[in-house]
Amino acid sequence: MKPRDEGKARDILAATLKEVASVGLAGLSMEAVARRAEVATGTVYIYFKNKESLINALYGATKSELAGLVVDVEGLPVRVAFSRTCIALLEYVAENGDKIVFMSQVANSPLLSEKTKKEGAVGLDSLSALLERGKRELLLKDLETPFMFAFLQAALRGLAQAAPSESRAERARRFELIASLCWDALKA
Amino acid sequence: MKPRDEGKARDILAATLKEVASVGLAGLSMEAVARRAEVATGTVYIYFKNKESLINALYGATKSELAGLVVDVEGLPVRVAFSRTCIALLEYVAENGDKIVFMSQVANSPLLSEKTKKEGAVGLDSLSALLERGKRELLLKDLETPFMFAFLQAALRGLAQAAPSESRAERARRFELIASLCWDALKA
Amino acid sequence: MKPRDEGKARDILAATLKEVASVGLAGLSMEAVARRAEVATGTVYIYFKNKESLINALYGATKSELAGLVVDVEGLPVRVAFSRTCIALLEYVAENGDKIVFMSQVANSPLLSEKTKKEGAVGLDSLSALLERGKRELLLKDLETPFMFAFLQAALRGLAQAAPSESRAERARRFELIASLCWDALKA
Amino acid sequence: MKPRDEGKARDILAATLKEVASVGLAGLSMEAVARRAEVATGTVYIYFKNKESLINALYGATKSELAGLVVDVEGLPVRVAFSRTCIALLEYVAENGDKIVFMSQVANSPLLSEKTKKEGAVGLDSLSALLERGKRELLLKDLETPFMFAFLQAALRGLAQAAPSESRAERARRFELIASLCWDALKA
DNA sequence: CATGAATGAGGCTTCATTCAT
DNA sequence: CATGAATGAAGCCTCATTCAT
Repeated sequence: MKPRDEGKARDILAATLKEVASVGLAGLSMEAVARRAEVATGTVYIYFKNKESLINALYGATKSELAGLVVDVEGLPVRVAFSRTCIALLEYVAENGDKIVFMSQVANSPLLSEKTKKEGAVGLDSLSALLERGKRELLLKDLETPFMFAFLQAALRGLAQAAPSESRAERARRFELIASLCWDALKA
Repeated sequence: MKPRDEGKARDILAATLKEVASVGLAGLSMEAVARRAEVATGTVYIYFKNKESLINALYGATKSELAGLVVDVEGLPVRVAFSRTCIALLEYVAENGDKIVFMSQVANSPLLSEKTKKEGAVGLDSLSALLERGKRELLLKDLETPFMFAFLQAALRGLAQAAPSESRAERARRFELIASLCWDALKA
Repeated sequence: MKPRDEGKARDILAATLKEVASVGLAGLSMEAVARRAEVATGTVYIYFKNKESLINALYGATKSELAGLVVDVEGLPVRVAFSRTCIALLEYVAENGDKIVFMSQVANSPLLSEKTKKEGAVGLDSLSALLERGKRELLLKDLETPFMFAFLQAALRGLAQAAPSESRAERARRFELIASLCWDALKA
Repeated sequence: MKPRDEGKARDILAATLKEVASVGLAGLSMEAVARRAEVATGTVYIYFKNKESLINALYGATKSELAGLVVDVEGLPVRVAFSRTCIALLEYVAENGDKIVFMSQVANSPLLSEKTKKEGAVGLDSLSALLERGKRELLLKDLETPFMFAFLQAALRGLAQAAPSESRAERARRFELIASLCWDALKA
């Protein structure tokens, strides 16, 4: 008996990501996914019930990854935690452009079940916690947290795209800039 | 290929928009567009060469609409023009959710020709002009314009979504808030 | 505009019949049906929503045809009407072997919706009427009508198959024989 | 290809029967058979070469079973032997509805090899013998034996289906009735 | 022998596009 | 111009069969 190779599931998810990046969600075909993952068409259906399932699984996995990037060590000053989180997120977004494209394509698509959409949102509450700490310490404007949250998400997503020629150092400086720009927007 | 009945072309574009909003770009079918526009399938092909054409036409039209919203009357102080533009954009985004969904769905899709993508970008240079005026007057941070541009676009798009229960007045206040938040982010 | 050609629907039904006769219900493919009907695959779906629909439509049409064969002229003696009906049914069964094969294949298949099964049964009540008249006139055994009905259906279906070499006259004689055999079975 | 564990082969045949009863021959899948038999997919292929093999084996086994039901003790009067055989067959059909459904589904399917079809027919000659004895003793009509045979088969198959609410006693009476009805049909 | 993951051909169905009316 | 029936390629998914363990 050949045991179910969980590496294969990852291969398929990775292939899906690349496919969406290259042909868009609208152009995604299970056959292309299989081909890119170097498995037979039917194999995809061993690991994922159907196309919708595959999309949702990838969405969920990516959301979780994002949630892991937030920095909120209690001992750290808000300003520092905030800045580090921004930079971590920017780095992630910059280095995982495919995932971001995928997320934004999927977000407004009926292929994403309501259930998955809900679950995902939960993941990021440590960022909420950080923002609330900032408000309590009167460092941040007294705005509703989800509102600030949305602002950050939008700003970071939009700004991460690097000029492809940019050097490591340039990029680091740019990210610092963005982080302070976001801080300026939200600070009291 | 833009025959007499210009109203029918508009109907078809409008139908396309609603379809994408309801089933996503991935689920868009010419038949559904035709049905929603209350014309025969073949009729769509009289006004638009093919599916790609239809998508590109809608994309172009929407981009143009957006460009028309920027306020940069020479005589107006930067701060005021900036604020008014932000609010105009927010209002547009809030009231044309379908169009925004459409734009973001289409942006990463191979259905959108490179040519159309380029053209679209041109539209918004009066906003660039405004930002540059701000920098010259030392009111804004000395950042690259496309960078500021990206920031604004992302922030506004992400923040426009209203809580559906929100009153007219509440929304107006919220939009003022966002505008000043953006100003804080960019101001020197 | 090309009007919907109802002859085409008949062609498709006929093709379905022949396919089931030649490869069985289990081997029936929509592609083969289309090929035999000399239309494109997609065309079948203009006239029938899907495979199940096609099967059900054919089942319904055939049931109706069968119902039309029953002879029960009020003025006719029961014995005569009975005999004529038997012979008409036998002739039909003999000459429409494909349809009978189809009906029996479909009868125990989940492809046949309960709704269609019900409807079909209604069609044959003129035969029920005839049998009940026979009972009232004390010519037939006092058995429940559905029971007699089932008996006839089974006997006729099983007996119609001709030896392929049989002449017209031989067949006529054989059918008379079967009819009287059935009468013997049911007569008081 | 009939290895040690004969019980497993029987399990698989039984599972096949139930599957056909529940989803029809058209819907039969080897995977479902394996699941119902509680073995792995591959195991089915140890006991049966392929799907066709499995079907044919089940068909053959069932035909043999049927042949074993005929009663023709030389010393018994024809009328009694006939009646007992009818009742035995009816009971079998009533209690093995699944098998009957299976036989009729399979009979017109290309999955059944011609070879198997032939073999099966041989099995029932003790019934033929009984009928011929009846004709020699001038108790039965002088009809061709295969003809009478077909009549009986059809009538019994069609009539066995019990009303599900029927009591043991009611059913026994009904079967007596059918047997005498068949006798009336065939008697001289 | 037994397992069930893997394969890929093939079936059902949809849909962009064409064309006869 | 408008229509919608017709086409057939292509996509999703199933399933008979094989094979590594």
